Amino acid sequence: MKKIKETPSCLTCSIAKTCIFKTLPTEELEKIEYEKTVHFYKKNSIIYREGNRINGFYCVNSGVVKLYKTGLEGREQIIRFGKPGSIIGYRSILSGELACTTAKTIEDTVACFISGAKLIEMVTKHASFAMELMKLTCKELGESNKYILDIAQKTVRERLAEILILLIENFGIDDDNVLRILLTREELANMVGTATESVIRLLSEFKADNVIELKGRKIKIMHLEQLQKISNL
Amino acid sequence: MKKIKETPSCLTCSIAKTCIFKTLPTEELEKIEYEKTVHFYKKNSIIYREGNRINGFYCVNSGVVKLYKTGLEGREQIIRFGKPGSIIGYRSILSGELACTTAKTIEDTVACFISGAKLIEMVTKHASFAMELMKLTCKELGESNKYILDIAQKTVRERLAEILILLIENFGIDDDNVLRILLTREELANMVGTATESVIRLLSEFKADNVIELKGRKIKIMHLEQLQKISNL
DNA sequence: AAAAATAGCAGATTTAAGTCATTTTTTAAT
DNA sequence: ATTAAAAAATGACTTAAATCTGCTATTTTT
Repeated sequence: MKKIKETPSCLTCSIAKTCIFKTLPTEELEKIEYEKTVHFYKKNSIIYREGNRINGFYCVNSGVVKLYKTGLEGREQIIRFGKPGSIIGYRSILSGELACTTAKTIEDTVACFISGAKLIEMVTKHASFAMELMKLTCKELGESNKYILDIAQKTVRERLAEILILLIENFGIDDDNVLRILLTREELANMVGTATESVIRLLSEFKADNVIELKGRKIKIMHLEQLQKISNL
Repeated sequence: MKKIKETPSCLTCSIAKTCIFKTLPTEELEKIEYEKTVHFYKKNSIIYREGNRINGFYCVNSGVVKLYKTGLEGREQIIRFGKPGSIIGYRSILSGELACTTAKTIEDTVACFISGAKLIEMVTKHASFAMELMKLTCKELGESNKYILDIAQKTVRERLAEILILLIENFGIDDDNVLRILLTREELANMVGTATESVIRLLSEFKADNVIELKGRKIKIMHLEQLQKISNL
């Protein structure tokens, strides 16, 4: 099942309700369409690195990107994911800082690059866009703050259950209740903020308790309410 | 040393360079001046609670406010502080969510309340204000993400040292190198995300190593570079 | 200034979770 | 399909940090 590399159009792409550009008038979208550059990334490619000065942001068209910070011993801490419709790298543009995360694809990904100047122009020209962008940022901030509480006060077991729930909310499950994203145990550990071995052990426990089923990287959700109970949400 | 309760003026107050209103034209400031309501809070007063729907935000004029989330067993996790010039409660206005933290004064505090409608009006009317607000939000987001990494990967010892450094950067030290904010050990623990006893023990260790000196809640910084070394920053 | 309440401190014990080492399984590449 | 490489699983051991307890010193309130 090979996919053809097709340049996405802003006009069709922006139909998605989740997209930040939804309030922009068509003529503005056409300008973006003209100005943007489309990039094709293979799995495990780095889009930008923590500490880079990036002069624009990316809108993910297809694929999945993990955004992570790197700790002292090189251990990754995954902050969030970018999926189709997400924008990434915008924070550093707006704050005037360097990128605070590394963006790495975990699937083949297509992302459109739009310059920081254009972003600022859109914020300035279209108040509704500015509002949408703020809403997005403030939601992210709320999520980050929530996670600070969790990581500070919850057990690894509770956090792992919560992360699984967040992944379900974010990526969904298929007809067979299998999570629609494949992550390594290490990546899960890097989200939870724990050791890979701990994730492996806990997933096995969840499986033993019939909360989930495991087949390679596929995680099948057997009892969501049980997961919620464990997560102490 | 009693202070007279004096209604602050936006025009003098906004002189501070850190203030979000710095780019607004005088006539807009005058309107805010007219519309705002000034509130006087005693120490340990709650301005708003996590989960509240607040229909405006507060600009701290004097005093200090701690913003915290409450965990399962009622343990507080301090997310940040509001000090003169800071705005608090704006996140939930912009994201359209409920307040994600509780705001409680830790000193007698004066704060000005401005309606959410006014905030949105300012964002819509003044692009430069929108940019400033985004910059602020994005900086906060960067800080929160940084703290997720720290709390996930650093030891309590490292985090405590880092928190002390952050407090120095935020509140400064006086001529005698004493930190210009007084926090209980419990509040420090609620920032670090650890048990009060651990903070007590570690502060004692820092003192034994001549990094700091303690007198009640006063923390005197003896060797900042040593603290930085411990924090692994 | 005295009393009551709260905060700070230290030792002993427990425990959750990390680390290390080894084997088995899965995934990716030729 | 076969092999190589990476990831997953499991067991043994270690350790950082939490909890519990009792005691002392500071704040705060009256």
